[in-house]
Amino acid sequence: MTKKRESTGFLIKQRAFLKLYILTSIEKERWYGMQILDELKAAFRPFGYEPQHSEIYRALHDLLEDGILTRKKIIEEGSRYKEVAVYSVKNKDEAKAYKKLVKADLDRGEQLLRKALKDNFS
Amino acid sequence: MTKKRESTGFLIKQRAFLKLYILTSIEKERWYGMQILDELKAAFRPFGYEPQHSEIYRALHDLLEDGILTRKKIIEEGSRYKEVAVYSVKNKDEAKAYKKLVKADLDRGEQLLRKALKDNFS
DNA sequence: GTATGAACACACTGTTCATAA
DNA sequence: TTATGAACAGTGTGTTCATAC
Repeated sequence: MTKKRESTGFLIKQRAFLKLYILTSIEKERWYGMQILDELKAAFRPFGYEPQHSEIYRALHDLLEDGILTRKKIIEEGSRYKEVAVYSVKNKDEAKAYKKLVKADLDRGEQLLRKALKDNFS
Repeated sequence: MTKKRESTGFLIKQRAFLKLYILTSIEKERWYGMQILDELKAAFRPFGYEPQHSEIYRALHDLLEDGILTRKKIIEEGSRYKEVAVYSVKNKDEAKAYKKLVKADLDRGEQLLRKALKDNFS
């Protein structure tokens, strides 16, 4: 019954990490890919991490396939440029369940890194 | 002058993580692959992470290529089974420099995970 | 130029196979 | 069996290309 496992045992995958952020963004307001990308790039630049646009889209498509999000193509009035793909949460329960899963992996990863710092630098 | 980059911007790679642990193990006493593997497996099992033997060997070989470790093949008296490859630190300065580099990546990763927990669960 | 997406290519790592004692 | 290693295979992700405004 397990779908694709999100964790290989070591640290969380970038994909899952981004899916989590995307879910949180979309829960707040209706957003589309580029917008989220710019947000995240800005947020993580100070940490030396800059997600690529293709990863964002792959994450978005994953969430579609998972049945967690739905997509509508819309001609935004404000934005001068054509169609954007606007996402919203389709299945709140699944979204919540997924986030819970990712949280566990984040917690685990934090412990792993902490342990490594302790074991090797003290 | 930068060799293969150890970090792709996101979290630290398993390889670098293991190389760090290997260096620390070898600094303490003369050890060989399987021994380190068993150690690490035991240490990380509670965290749901179990490194594979091939990754350990790859990490060891990397450290050889980096010029940080040297290897001698030895017939251990105690161990009933033939040759083992025993490693020791060849270049202490490079070892130190490498560990410093990895530490930075661990710190960064911890911040990233912390931020994700904060941003998405609070 | 902005926005979305797919294709391609490579890097990372897990699984399997090989060899030796 | 223990130990080391290489080969193979799958997956994840960065880079590039394609399309539409």
